[in-house]
Amino acid sequence: MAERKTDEFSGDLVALADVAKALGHPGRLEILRILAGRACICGDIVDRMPLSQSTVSQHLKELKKVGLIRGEIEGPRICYCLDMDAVASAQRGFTRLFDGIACCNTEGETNEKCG
Amino acid sequence: MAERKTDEFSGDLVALADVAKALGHPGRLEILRILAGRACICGDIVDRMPLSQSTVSQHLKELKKVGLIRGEIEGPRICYCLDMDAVASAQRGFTRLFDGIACCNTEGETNEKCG
DNA sequence: TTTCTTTATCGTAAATTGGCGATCAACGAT
DNA sequence: ATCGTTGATCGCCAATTTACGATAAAGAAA
Repeated sequence: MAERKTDEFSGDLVALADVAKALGHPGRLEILRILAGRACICGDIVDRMPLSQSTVSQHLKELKKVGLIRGEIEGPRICYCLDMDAVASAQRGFTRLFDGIACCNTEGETNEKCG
Repeated sequence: MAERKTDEFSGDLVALADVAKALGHPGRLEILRILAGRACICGDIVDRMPLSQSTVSQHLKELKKVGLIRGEIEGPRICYCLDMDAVASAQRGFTRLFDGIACCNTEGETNEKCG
């Protein structure tokens, strides 16, 4: 079974893992980078990516699923842009993760055996 | 093919995506959280996780693959600990990612259409 | 040596992922 | 009403992921 036992973990952990998973593909990172410049029509994103239109569409869907981007209908095309609130929230999530990881180790008291 | 076209993207992007992918599972985040407290014998990690020994072992392997943790043989058992250099490097990677994403949008000039 | 403990690996199964071409639906334009 | 453009969705395939039990390997202990 490729399904995660997500029930067994805290909601925070699952939420952060979901965002991390969405970031876990270079193509999706590239899309975010593109959208960081400016909001973009889907076709423009496809033109800038070494992937087919359908594949890019799937990646967009996944980024939309975790809320990092939004798409707005603009006549016959879709204008994609970052959701800065979601981006900021994700950033906080990772900051808290790394802070939590670092806190007990900067003391220089633990992990000495492995250092 | 579930294989990514990683050649088509920049090395930086691929490297960060690999770390993000490793973080993309709540179990692996939980393992990092556990190891943040102190270095741990594999068995202790297994005891604290709602997953089987073999499954935990696989997750450890994946975290090891991206360098976030190390394992040192200690008699018949293995002592796992965070690799703080790799953790710091990952943190920098995400910081740069989010800084890069935020830079062009805090100006309040772009993405207005989607706001 | 035999046994126990510990952890990695193997084998298996099911689900998901990543990729693509083809098609469909929606809209503007003719 | 028809055509062209745009982008989501469908169907397909292969590879990867997640999970587990069972087994193997390595060392401690008896």
